Amino acid sequence: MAEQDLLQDLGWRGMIQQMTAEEDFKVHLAKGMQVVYCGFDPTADSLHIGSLVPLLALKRFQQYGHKPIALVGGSTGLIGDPSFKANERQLNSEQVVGQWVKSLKTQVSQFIDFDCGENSAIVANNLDWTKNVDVLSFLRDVGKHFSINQMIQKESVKQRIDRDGEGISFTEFTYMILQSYDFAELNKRFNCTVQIGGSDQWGNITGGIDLTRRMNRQQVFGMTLPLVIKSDGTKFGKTESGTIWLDPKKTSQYAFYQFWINTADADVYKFLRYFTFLSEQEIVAIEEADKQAQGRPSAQGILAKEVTKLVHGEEGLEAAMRITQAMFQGTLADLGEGDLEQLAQDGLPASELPADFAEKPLTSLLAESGMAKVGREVKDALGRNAVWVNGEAKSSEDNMSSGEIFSRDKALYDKFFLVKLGKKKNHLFTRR
RNA sequence: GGUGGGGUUCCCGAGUGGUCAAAGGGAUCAGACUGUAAAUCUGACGGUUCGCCUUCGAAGGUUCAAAUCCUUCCCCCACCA
Repeated sequence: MAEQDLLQDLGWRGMIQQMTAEEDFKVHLAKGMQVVYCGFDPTADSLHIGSLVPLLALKRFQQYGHKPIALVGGSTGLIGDPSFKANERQLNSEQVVGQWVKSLKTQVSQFIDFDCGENSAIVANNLDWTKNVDVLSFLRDVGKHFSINQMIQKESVKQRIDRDGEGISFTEFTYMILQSYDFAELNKRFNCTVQIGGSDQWGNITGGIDLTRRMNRQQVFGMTLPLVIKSDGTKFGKTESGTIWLDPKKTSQYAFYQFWINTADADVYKFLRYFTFLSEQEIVAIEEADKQAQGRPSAQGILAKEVTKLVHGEEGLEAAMRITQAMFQGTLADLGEGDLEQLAQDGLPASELPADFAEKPLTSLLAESGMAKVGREVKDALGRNAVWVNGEAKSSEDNMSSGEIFSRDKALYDKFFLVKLGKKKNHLFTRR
């Protein structure tokens, strides 16, 4: 692929928010392989889909022949990025952050190629070069290059400084300096000349560019990616049941797939551009076809497939689709014993019936399993015949007859009960 | 430090002794319509095994009865110093 195409590719996808020295940057990328980095701070034991955009951007750079560095913020994670955050953050212990760094390293590594010759990816940890820096040299060698006057002008910390009742600690204020130092250090170590990040990182990125120029006398570049906005104004990546994580232990492949399949029509073509590697022509063709066709658009299905495959691989996708098939298209009769066992493994919410299930009303039983937040929701659903156990609709009168409903002879293969609440919630109960 | 205004259920916000589990809106959940959409309409919305149990910043008090009155304390906001 021609070097020129990278920015064009990112451009039509709508993935360029801002960049520094546009013309110079273009020329720079066209010169040949460049080293590009993006940082990921450990704020939890897994990344969530919000990190997918920069992660995939690194992959795109690699596709076009550049060398990606995924930087895991072992040290910056200890400090906390104040950018556009309304409140001071709670510090996490070194041990916890250390653990998170490990998880993130493995996670990030799935997305980029470490074995493709010259532009193989690198994973780095900024703790490696910050843990042994002593305060005095840091203040003299690095701190001297920063002007407080400039730092407090940055939009990202302004609200914390201006706003009454909120402040910013010296610790968080220093975050920008640490991240800037990373860029300078990566520049020195790996000749890294490009940093990318979310649009909230603009302040930190330009800080790094300035520092690298001052410390290393090198011109480096920065680019930010747009924040993912949903058409209805709600926050991307969060559902009522929580954050969508990349770790299948935290968000099953099935739940992950379902998240994408439920994408609003107004967002789905944009998301295809952001989150898949489909070409412009392909995406336009999908959009056109959906416009012509009646009924359900095909885009959500394609998006869900592509992204699930990207994050969870071919097997994860198959697992997710297996459950989706069974829950939304198939009939229970089609499922064999092995299939039911498999569903639980594939990520269908499942649990064992408690020993005293017969004494409990359905309301508490289903609420405790996590199907509903409170018993009231189950009751409401029962009142509308929206609860099915093994395909049989239950009503309010059945609330107190758990013993009968989950009796051995009603079970599939002597132990399974597939409970459906409403259209979208399924749970597999097993009985010993 | 002074003066004034506030803290109400997930969020915003009404409520100034019983008719208050507390108006209205948002969010959420379920139903209808659909496409596992959107919009719209309907219902639910502190918990409950429907007997009750627990809420209105906190703790005490007055009263048959308190979100509402009194006392102390904590927190927030505005203006002044």
